[in-house]
Amino acid sequence: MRSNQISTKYNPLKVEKKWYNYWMRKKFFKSVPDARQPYSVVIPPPNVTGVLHMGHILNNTIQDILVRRSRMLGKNVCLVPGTDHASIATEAKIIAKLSKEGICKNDLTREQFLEYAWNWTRKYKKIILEQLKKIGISCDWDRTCFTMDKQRSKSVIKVFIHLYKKKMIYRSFRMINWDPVAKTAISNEEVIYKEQSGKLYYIKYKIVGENNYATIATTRPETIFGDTAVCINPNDKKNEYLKGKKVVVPFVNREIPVIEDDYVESEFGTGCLKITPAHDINDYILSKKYGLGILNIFNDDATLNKYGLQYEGKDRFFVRTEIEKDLNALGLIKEVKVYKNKIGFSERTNVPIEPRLSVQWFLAMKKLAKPALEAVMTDKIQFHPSRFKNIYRHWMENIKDWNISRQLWWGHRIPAYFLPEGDFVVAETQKKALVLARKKTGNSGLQLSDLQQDESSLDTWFSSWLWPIVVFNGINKPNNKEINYYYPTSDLVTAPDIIFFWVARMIISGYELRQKPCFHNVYFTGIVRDKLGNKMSKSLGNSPEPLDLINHYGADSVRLGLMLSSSIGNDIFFNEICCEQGRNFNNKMWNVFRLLKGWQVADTEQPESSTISILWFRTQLSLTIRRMNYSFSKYRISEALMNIYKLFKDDFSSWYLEIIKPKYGQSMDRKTYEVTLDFFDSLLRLFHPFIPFITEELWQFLKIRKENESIMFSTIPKVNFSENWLITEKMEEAKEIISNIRAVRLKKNISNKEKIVLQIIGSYKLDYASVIINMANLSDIEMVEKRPNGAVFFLVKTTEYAVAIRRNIYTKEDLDKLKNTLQYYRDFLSHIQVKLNNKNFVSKAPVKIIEFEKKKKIDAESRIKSLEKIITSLNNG
RNA sequence: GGGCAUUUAGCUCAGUUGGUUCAGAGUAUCUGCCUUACAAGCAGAGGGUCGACGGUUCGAAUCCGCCAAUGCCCACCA
Repeated sequence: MRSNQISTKYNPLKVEKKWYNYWMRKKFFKSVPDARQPYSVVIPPPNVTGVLHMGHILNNTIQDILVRRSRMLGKNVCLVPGTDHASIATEAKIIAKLSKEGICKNDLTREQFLEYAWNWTRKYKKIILEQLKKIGISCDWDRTCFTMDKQRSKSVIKVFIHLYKKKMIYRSFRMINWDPVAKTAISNEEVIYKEQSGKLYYIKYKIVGENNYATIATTRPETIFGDTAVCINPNDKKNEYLKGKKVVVPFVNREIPVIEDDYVESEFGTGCLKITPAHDINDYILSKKYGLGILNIFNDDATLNKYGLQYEGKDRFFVRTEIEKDLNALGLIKEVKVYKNKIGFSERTNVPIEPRLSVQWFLAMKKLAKPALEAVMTDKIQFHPSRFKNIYRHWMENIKDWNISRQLWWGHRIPAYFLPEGDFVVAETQKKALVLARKKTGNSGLQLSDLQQDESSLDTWFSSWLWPIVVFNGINKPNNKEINYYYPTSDLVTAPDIIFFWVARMIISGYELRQKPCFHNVYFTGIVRDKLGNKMSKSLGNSPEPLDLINHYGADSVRLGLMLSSSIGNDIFFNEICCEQGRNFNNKMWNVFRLLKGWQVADTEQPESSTISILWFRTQLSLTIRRMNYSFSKYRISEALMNIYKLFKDDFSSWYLEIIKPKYGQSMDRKTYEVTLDFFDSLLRLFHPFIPFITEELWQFLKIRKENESIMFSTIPKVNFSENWLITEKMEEAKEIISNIRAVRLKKNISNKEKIVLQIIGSYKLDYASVIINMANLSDIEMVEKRPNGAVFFLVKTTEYAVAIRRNIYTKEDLDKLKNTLQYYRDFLSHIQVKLNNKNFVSKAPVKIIEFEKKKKIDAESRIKSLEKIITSLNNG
């Protein structure tokens, strides 16, 4: 193959498609338990709400890097893909879609709605899985799961029953967060608090039997219909006049008592608080404490019910503005202040949540949390970066019972069956429920039709929290070979915003259901943001379509670009330029391949410069492998990538290849050629986890490969213990000389093509002359007694040398520069001298450091001497 | 109100055990090159009181304290 017949531009699309198909066809991602060490990862199942965004690309790239590397380290890798039904989020999407078609959820039966939901799910599941494949992710696709497929659903119900039997799941009448748009309860974690600018209304309640008023301060005047008391602090002097009195609620004219409790802060507002037990958690607590009545004034869509009198059927916010007017008309508003407070919004529908009393299902968390907390605090499960431990601990130590029921249709229906008398039984199926019910009631005449299944569904996280177990069918068959082999899984890669929703609960379920951690490491990615720092999301429309990026740059380029700009735990500010950088790099790799393939090989002698650079590069390679191993052990993936990236671009391409490259028309010696191919092979293998496609392509064509061979199953190169530091040091010196000579060429307008002579004053032995001659395009290096005519001098370490050419290129500017350099070294020397004269330094610093300072001193002295000599010489010339 | 994190070149960020890769990378900028692998490239250059102040230390970008700005998490002040 002649190199010039291959395109100079790498075309990723064809290549990526070809190799992904090849890997799939050969079932290279497949994993079955065997004698090797397992390395299992479950991907965070994307929601079937829509297509993937940049966060998914980042997340899945990281996972794929980790698993591909582990595969190449000889482990039995199993990466399990799947999707999440995302109960509330998907249901909201479907309702939105239906409403566009003029269909209202209430017009449909549960079954009809679910049919829509399944169609939706099928559609997006397919798109999502295809997108994942485009990224190059090496999942065992035969294992693809869905949180609501048969096996998973069965597992979820089993777990529910298990926890119910242990009395950890219970049904209770409580104040919960109510989403009035989705018309469902949601958990505390689904409430997002945002600061809002609102008003604080000072409303006068007439004191019974007096011509005086109590003034209460509230942000929610529309709730006065639900007031059952007014509360003051018992030590509040200014409100003492209210003690033991009764006041009248405006409009309703209900008489309510004034009670006293420490909870009220005298300094806030008027120090007088209205108690609305049905719509505020604190008021509810007080009402229970003092035996006050509870009045629910809202319908489930947050319009007022009949207790709202003339406002019945009106929305809460509309009523708020109306009631302000109406109270004003009655002269009952003392004042209205602008007030900022935090209001809870529903994560999904983004409407203010309404605290509401309701019967829901809860999971008791305190006991469950204990082993899960301990596991993370003792690093049995390691968080990367570790600072997330604190966040986790705080949540776990203050954990509240989890409201797991939702008034939604799309999800796992709660397996509770109500009997005609209101009692209920919990069972896996309706048939089993009937058996239980007959037994419980003693009524053998009960029929299936007498049982009414709970209408609610389970929180979507109640299925995803079982993910690492259920993907291996560990609930239905707790002792199957797969779960015993793959569980605990190795790493979890996820975004920190679902640490409570998902990560913490998975750890909890892992200990409860399998008495083991569900994974060993958790890697928290950053959040992908746009240039302005906004989180990239579909709704904001600031996220590029990942497929467009992949089609434009290639998956390897997108992967590379993302990883180069994302350090662990930090948010990444995505800029498409990074994909360009990735593409450019891949193109470089492609061209290295073209170069290698274009060489003519002959049995000639190896040039000295090649011998040297091979030894040098071998050390650099080994050093890089060590650094990468270290970085990976700390999960610093970008750092690992940066190491190999620089090695490839700088050391390998710019130096090594340029040194060994034969001149035009000449052949390369076989020995160097073989070694170079091996180097390239190693580089490809080190790169493979990051950029799987191009590395496979080049690796396959670098040498003749066997049938069924793939770089996927080659090994990560090992550290070479014959690292040679002396060569590295000398090579660095040679590189510096070469760079200096190049700089002189540029400055003095000497063409790179023109061969020049390097002259060295004195008897200094220059190492690696052959490399310098080659790379700086010298015709010769000469040793001279004194300054050659018109040459410019530079210093490298203790060497003094000159670039001498036929023209006079010396100027006053050059001399000034040398003088400045001299001054720099004189200052430097005196600085070291002060340090060495410091008794404290000499007595306290380690010997090694003192020796180093002395060495620096000698070096500086030598440079000063040389510079003085050269400057004198120049002045005389 | 409590907690966590961030602040280093115009921009985006590395910098592990205090000294020996210590002030670094990518990108942008400027200069010169269409050099037989690559212009999606090569070579070279400029650019930073390491947020402020104080402390510990022989020695601080690094450790401690305090302050400032920014971001995130948690929390029932109506």
